[in-house]
Amino acid sequence: MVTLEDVARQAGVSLATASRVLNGSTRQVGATLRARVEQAADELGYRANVAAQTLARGASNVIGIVVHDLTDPYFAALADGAMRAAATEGLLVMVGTTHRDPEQEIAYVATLNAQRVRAVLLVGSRVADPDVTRRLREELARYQSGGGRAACVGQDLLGVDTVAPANKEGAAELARALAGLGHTRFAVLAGPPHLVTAADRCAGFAGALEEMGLPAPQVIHGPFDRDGGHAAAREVKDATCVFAVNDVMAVGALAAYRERGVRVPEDVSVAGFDDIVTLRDHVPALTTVRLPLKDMGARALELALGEEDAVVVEQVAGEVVLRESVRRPV
Amino acid sequence: MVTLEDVARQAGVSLATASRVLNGSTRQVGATLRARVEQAADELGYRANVAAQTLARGASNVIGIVVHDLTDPYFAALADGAMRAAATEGLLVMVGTTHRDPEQEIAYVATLNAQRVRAVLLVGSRVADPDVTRRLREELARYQSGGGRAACVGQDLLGVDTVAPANKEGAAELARALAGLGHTRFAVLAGPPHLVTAADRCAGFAGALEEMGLPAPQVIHGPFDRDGGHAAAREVKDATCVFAVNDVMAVGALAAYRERGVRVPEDVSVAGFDDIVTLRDHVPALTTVRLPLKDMGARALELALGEEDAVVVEQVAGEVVLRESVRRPV
DNA sequence: GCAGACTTGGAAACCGCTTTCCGGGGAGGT
DNA sequence: ACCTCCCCGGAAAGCGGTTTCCAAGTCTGC
Repeated sequence: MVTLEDVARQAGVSLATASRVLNGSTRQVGATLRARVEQAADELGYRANVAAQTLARGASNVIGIVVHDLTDPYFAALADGAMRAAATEGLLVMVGTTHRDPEQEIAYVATLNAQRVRAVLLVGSRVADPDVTRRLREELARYQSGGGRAACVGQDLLGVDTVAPANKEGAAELARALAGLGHTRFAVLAGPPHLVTAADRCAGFAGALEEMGLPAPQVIHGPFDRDGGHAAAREVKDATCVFAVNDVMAVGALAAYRERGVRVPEDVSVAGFDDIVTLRDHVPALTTVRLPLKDMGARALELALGEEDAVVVEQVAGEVVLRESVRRPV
Repeated sequence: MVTLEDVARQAGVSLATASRVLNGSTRQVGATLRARVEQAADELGYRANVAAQTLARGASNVIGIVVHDLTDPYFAALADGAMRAAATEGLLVMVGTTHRDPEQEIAYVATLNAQRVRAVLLVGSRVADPDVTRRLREELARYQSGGGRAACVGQDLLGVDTVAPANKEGAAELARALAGLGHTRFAVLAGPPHLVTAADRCAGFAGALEEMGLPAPQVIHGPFDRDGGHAAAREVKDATCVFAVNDVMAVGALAAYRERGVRVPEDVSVAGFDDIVTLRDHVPALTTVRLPLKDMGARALELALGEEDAVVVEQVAGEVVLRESVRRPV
């Protein structure tokens, strides 16, 4: 491997000069030497050793993003937004996937801390487990006490900058829209009870129904993914409208209905949450609550990198999008 | 930030001993001192500085993956496969997205080289541009000459270990299957001409038709994404069967037909390529060629990490999956 | 033509950790 | 008892850069 020293020797200058020429410094270097160094570096194919730079400078140019599952388009969109923002700042990205294991999430924060990354982004719903939350907070605090920056997309549970989708409000608005169509008997495919995002959406939906004086929905728990929606849909008793707490579950539910010959929206209405782009061509088109996922990812990075001392929590509103998967009940 | 030295001092041992206890070494440390060091590290909340370790050890534990677009489920699946494999090896992953800019790809290889990552994975179709290919090869060679390992998913153009989907053969087999249904007039939504993956699939398909003595398909070029498929579908003249060179384009085409009131498969058959999982609930279900994307990603990492000196190219066969988006022509 | 302010190049300390090389002490063999 | 041999702890030399501190010019203004 070619080192700076090799370059300096070849150019006949000192290490200091070579460093100043090649790896950005406030100090100027004369044109002659500068040219000599650049030529030498080019001839030798020099590539700076970032580990050494990080060590010497005490700061790296990489950020870490922790998501649950990259193949879930929800996380992919969020991660993509954050990565684009990172790229414009000249930052590299390390991505970790937890596959929904909170322990993994904690472990990743420790690892990213060891990497001395500039910032870490925790993307995805928190779980309602005080012990896990406490340990994650501890690990984050340790990271931050060493100068690390952190932000989170999801719930404001960690004491760090947060981009928080308005899950409750979005779900409530959706409930009002669906009730407005004339539905009165609802079911909620609610996902796992301990997932805060799922719980919030379910609660927001049910709360709005209650406010409107409508009967409480049938709540069916299950996994937060396509198969979870598929399975849960089969347990729906006699609702005219089914709300799945995210789009992929809704798609699973639609598949389940299709298999059973139940027509959507003629026989039952189905709505989701998130407005996943990949699903926009689904038939029937999914009624949902749109979240600006890419922007949220980018915003989270901004917050993490921001100089603010105060912890800022940014609510992001969702927008109800009515599409053909719902209609007024017959 | 707590350093090893702090820990060593607190435990009353030397730096060497603390290092041996905390950061894996072949050498043993006595139980007493070991316990003292561990306690000190725990009390102080020590986290090793990976940059320093990387520098001292001369080897890092991160790998780099370069993909075109994480929000494309094709790349997400590939990346996920590679990341899972990396996790089992205890490796961290840096992900870079090029958004289909070949220059970005080259730049990423340089950057990952600077990071001295253990291996880099180039995921995605090569472009048929000799200049770009040459420069990418140069950058890769430079990286490898410094001990770096590399592998690629796509075409064998870079002189590195490669996992190569059998695009031509898969498309040919698909063509034979569709012809077997009785179709004779085909169109190919062929993607960009310079994208090798797209070109191979198109060529494989057309080649098989020719072998069977069928008329050449109408070939329509355009972007490699959903909107590209959507736009291209509108230019199809009078085919009974349309082959989109990937699934997301096929979905775009299906959407275009739906908008125009053309029924699939009654009026026209549509097939794609890749068998993207996220689309499995699409209506009508998409006929396609299944590629084991996750396995391919994992395999690419294995190849990169493998000790073999010889460059190995592994063909991965696709499997034709007939679903309801095609049927015999009327 | 000279004092003083600016530039510019280089020597060397340092970033935090790994690992080689030594040395001291205990165990085992005779 | 004596001598190896082995085990384990510590000192110190890097790993490849960055940056501070000096010293030697180079320019200015008078």
